[in-house]
Amino acid sequence: MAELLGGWKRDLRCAEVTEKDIGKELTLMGWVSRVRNMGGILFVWLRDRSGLIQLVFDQDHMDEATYKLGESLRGEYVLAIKGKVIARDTTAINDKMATGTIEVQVHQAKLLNEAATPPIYTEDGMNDNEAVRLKYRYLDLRRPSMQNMLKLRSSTVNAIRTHMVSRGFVEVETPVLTKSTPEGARDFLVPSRLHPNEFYALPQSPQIYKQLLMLSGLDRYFQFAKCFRDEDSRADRQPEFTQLDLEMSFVEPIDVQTVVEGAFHEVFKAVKNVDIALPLPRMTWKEAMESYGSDKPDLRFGMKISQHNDWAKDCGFSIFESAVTSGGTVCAIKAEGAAAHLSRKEMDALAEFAKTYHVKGLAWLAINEDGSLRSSFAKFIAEDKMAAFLKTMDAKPGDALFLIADKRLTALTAMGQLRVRLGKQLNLIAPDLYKLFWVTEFPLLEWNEEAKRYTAAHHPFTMPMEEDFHLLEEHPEQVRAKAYDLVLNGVEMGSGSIRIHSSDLQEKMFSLLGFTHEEAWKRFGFLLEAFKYGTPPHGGFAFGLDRLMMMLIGTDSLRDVIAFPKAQNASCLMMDTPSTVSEDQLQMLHLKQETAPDAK
RNA sequence: GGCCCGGUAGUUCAGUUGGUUAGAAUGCCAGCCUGUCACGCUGGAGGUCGAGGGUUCGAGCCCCUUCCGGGUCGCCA
Repeated sequence: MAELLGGWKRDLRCAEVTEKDIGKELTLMGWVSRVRNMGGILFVWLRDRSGLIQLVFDQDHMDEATYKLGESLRGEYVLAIKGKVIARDTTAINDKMATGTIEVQVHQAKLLNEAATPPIYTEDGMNDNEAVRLKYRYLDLRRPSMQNMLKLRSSTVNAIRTHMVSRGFVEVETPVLTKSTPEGARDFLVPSRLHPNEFYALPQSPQIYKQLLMLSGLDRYFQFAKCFRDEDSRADRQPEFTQLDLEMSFVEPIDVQTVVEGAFHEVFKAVKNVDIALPLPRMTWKEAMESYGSDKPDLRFGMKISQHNDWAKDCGFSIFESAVTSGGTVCAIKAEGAAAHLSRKEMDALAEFAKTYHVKGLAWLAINEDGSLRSSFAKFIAEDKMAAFLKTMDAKPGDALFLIADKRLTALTAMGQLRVRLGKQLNLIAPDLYKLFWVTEFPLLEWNEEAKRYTAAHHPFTMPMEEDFHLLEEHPEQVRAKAYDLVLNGVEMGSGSIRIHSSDLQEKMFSLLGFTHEEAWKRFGFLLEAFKYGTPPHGGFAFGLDRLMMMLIGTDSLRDVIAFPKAQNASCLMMDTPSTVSEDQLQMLHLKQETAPDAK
């Protein structure tokens, strides 16, 4: 029987009551977390977003009806009480509770609402299946950890916004109903009612708008932008997500990076009380790929990749030799210490893992404590050759070596993945370490084998490095871009670039990407047209707020940092979206022919 | 589109070689208990073993199909 507030007004949130309030009469409201009925006296934990406080229902301090109400309380009932804050007896202090030294002697109570027995726990530490949690997300969000996450997310956004505004940035909202563009991810489309057979697209990013804002003379823009990509999900990839998007005029990469670093510094200071040393370190894309097999290396541990083509070209093992002669590489990493104890089965599992990244195999070698070798490939290699290799690797008893021979980038990438897996498996990653740095000088273009043409590695508006202009015609694949990624603990936090601001260069870029002059104008004409009217040099950046929250919270799943996330297949288990719509709606959107009255 | 893991009480899980009436914990309901704090004690209810088909004297367990959840490769400028 739900009661009305009836003039009652809440004084404080539950855990905002402190020892300073002892002796005061307070009105409190919240959800019943637990009831302990001792048969004559009741203890009730009342909860809200601030935390818990213990209420005492004692017959000596209330009328019979109020006590009866207390006895009827169940989990998640919504309760209002008036009572007196009292100190707990020294023997009754709960030091696991923030408000454990006090409690509230209840005098009056109102049951504001009853609650059905919840299908999931609203407490932390009780595990529920994630699908059930997502279906009842509104209850899942009652967990203290989820409430903390939402509060942390809010203060993170606040810290970033304050930083951006203080640096002279203007916040501008750009449209969500926008234009589908080729290149990039698959678009979510929105059919138009007023324009039969025409569609809006939801933005993958506000890229073009923010460049146009520079042209408009806004100088410094930012926005917390909702972005949408209709691609398959991962633990760290949702179909809709939030980016801090920014763009600046009259700048070089260092200017953009300084602003972004500053924002990260502010956030880590405000949220984690961690001081990130600025300026951040920088690493070229080439070095990242060669030393770590990744354009987003995890620098929290070592285990650098080395290449051994000179040694491998006549090592006697035909697989290694042919990899070298066919222009590939033989690369290796060394896992120090306990790695030699990995069992045959574990080695096989690592090999299977490596193969998912399209290499033909993984060669491994473990040095036992007595110096003897256990290996998948040593038998193919002469003793002195093997000794030379072990010396190069500075391998000691207890170490394990892993080798991959394949096409260069394929081998390095697979090795990079293996490195990260070993880092986790062998516990090489120190907790509470934040390795934040820039990866620079990305390639401008990537060869797309399927389409038989170059595609933009970053996006088609990225400025090539001046030093490489002369390569544009003859060796476009060697051209480096003024593009940079921000990487934190092996996760790409965001990326940015200086943009092309002349229509000549932009048209050239489109032609490198395989568009004819006519196609380029048809698809990006409004942009090429706009560029004619005095575009300043400009560049920017965007980073994923959700991924940043993942790092701050310390979780591997984006679903843990988004209030209402989508499941893996992009559905919402709570609202059951996407869903079918009525025939009328489809007809109005011209997605379905009206059924002729006589057609049956 | 491919590969891998999972689905048994409201919830989290166990379930042996295919064999009697499918178990535990927790939650829920009832009773007892005046200082608990994950209170305790006693009792009780609660199951289409994701769904469909097959093999078998007999299927939670084996086979096929399918649905749902998770991870991942491709994909993600």
